[in-house]
Amino acid sequence: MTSKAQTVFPAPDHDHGSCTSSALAHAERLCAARGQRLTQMRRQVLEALLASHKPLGAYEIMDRLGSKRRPAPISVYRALDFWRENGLVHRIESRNSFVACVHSHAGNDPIVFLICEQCGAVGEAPGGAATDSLKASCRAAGFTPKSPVIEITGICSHCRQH
Amino acid sequence: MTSKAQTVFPAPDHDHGSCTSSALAHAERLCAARGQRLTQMRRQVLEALLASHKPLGAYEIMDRLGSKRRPAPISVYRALDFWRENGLVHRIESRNSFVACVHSHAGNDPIVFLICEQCGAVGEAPGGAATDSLKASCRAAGFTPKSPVIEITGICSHCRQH
DNA sequence: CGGTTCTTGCTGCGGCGCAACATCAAAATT
DNA sequence: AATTTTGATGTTGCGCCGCAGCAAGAACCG
Repeated sequence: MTSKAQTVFPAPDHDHGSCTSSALAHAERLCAARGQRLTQMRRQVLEALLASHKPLGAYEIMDRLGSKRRPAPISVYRALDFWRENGLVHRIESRNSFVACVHSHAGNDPIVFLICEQCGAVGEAPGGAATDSLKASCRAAGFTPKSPVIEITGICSHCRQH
Repeated sequence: MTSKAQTVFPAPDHDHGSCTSSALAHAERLCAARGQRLTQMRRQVLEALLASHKPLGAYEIMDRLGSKRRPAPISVYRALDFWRENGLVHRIESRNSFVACVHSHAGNDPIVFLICEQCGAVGEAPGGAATDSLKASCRAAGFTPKSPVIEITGICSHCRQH
């Protein structure tokens, strides 16, 4: 254990504030660099995801946008689309939910999601060698791959040690 | 190409009748062996999936159960659960849909779904070497995997050659 | 300032997925 | 054969998911 494990699954007692604010800073830089607007709505949606550190459904996010009155679902979806296009949020297909992403991913490399059945946390592991063998499988089938989605359910390190 | 490719993506002009009936025969044998009932409902749901050879949503399946009156969604879901538990139907997470499966999978080995964006067909490729490297990634993260879901979107061999 | 572009709000809708309960049929038991 | 037990289906109802289409407002640009 587990500097590696720590990277993939943040310890339950890690410094949440700093990891959130650094992610937000990253988002700000990225928007500035790409000339995109970091609006109130978008910021709040991202903050909600960062604060939970777990996948949230769109409607769950709605409920957590503390301020003012509850926005319409569509607003949340649009903000989520925005972040997904910019690579800061990923969709967990098998859960119909979304997670904030901290890493910077190389291009369209596949991302491996490790989803803990117990605590619901989601870690992102490097695709690494799996990428190559998957590409090989695709080639053998005459298939031209686009974006692979790899989601693995199981038990994370923190839940495992009770 | 392409005996291999043929296996993964059935050619558009393959003998559909025989592949359907052999899959049904397999289902019958399996139910008999396990002492489970192959009811009308279950048979019809499986037939609908086999006939389409593409992933279908639960409500789409409902509409294709020709006979009698349209069953309730829950009935279809129950039949789908039944087949999934028995390994004859898989759920495509990224599509909220289901496909009939012909292969026999070894235990809980991962299955790689190749989903064609154009024609909607779904092929199943062997996980092969990717399995090992994914397991390695899990181990490195202190994660105990259960059932990996791998879904890759792209263009299948038949659509590629126009 | 006026026009373009981007973002958000509003209304509405259809698919998805299942819980809870009642009913009915098949299988097992006496 | 009658009864009990088990399993499958039907019925009702509900909440979440995801977005289309349109209108209104805010930010940017010449």
